[in-house]
Amino acid sequence: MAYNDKHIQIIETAEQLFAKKGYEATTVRDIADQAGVNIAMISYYFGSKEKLLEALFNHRMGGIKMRVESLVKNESLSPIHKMEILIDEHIERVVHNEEFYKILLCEQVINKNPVIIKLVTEIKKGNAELIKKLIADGEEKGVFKKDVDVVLLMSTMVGTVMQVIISQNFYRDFNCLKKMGTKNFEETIQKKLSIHVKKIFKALLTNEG
Amino acid sequence: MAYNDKHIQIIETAEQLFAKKGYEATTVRDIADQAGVNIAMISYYFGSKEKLLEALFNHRMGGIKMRVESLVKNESLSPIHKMEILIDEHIERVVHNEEFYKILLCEQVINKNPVIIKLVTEIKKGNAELIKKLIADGEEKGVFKKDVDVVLLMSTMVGTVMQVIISQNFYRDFNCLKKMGTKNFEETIQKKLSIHVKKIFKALLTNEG
DNA sequence: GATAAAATCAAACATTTGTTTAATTTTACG
DNA sequence: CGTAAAATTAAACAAATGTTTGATTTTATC
Repeated sequence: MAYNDKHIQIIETAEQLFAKKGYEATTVRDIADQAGVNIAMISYYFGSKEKLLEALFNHRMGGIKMRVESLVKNESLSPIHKMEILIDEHIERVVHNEEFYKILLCEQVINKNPVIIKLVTEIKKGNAELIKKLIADGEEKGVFKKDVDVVLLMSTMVGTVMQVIISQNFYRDFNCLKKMGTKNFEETIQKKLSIHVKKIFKALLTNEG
Repeated sequence: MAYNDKHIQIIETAEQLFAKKGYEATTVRDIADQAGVNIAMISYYFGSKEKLLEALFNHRMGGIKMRVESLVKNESLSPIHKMEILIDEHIERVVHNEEFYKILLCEQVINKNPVIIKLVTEIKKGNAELIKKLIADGEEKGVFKKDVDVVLLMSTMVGTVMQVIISQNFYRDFNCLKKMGTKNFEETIQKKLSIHVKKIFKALLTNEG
């Protein structure tokens, strides 16, 4: 299904509210009001509130699989370099789509909507297979260890980044960064996360001395 | 406030349902039915659905702070050993209170209920301070690095464990462990997580060769 | 065993929910 | 311009929500 500007406007308004209040606590009246459209438009355009949520997931997760695929299959990059780009692109995606990734997290916890479960599982499986191949390639070239647990590795990346995002206020507070501007802090956290996750991956993947 | 058996029964029934369907999607009728009590008992005992959620948090988070405190302040353990116990106890807690930690995760994302925010933030801050001291102690003794980012370190532990918990079906599927029994799988994942997180902590905290 | 407090119950309460309807306006196009 | 399709609207819809009520039963204490 192709979305026009008004579709996108409703989807992204819903995204803001779902992230802020949760899917169930957000009413179609909330969404319609904030998007400046009539309540009936949501059913008219998407069919239902739930299908609007599904439309959001399709809107945001459309390109991810292909991006990872083209990166891993790129012949001109070393396995280590690929892994680093993978990390940085993931961090970038989450930091710049914080709201969507919060919704994604909660939907994975609830694990109820079959359309969303299928979409998410498919992408996770695709990515895990690609990264498994990437690690196997690195192993052949002697730069990566044998017997790496791919899911544990990815869980650490995804989990760490997500945990930092949902507790960023605490991070600011604990490290006395309350005064720092949002944009500035966002950059800081992104750089720190990049170094941190890469350090972990190096320890888990390579035989460094 | 002291809870009697019936209080606990309602709280733990609510816990199951909140974890499974989410707080908002769970109705007080759901809870009352499954707990085998009249609907009115929830308001009668707790005041409201929201205060029941708060009661759940008090019920489950009551002892955590003290446990971490007594561990860190134990004089007969080395910093490294303390850190390992910290990791294992955290994993144990999450694995055996999966449902509560799912609710906790979602509540942190929504970040709406002030009572819960305060409770969680207080415990996080207390633990982070204690662990900061533990790391400083280890640094003095020459076993831990300088300038460790405590919040990033804890985010990796908490985030990794949580991510594995919420995607354990995927983990099973991807590693062809579908046939393994629940109890068996739980033990396996717990051991794997323990080794995995300890390896990460070693890389982030020590100057290993 | 009397009495007061606590617990339990079915029923009712007012709101709010997502969705639909039916009428009206806008848009696209020959 | 004319007209059919698409978009938009206010209103209505039934169902479900958390909470309260007021009566009844159980429990505990003297």
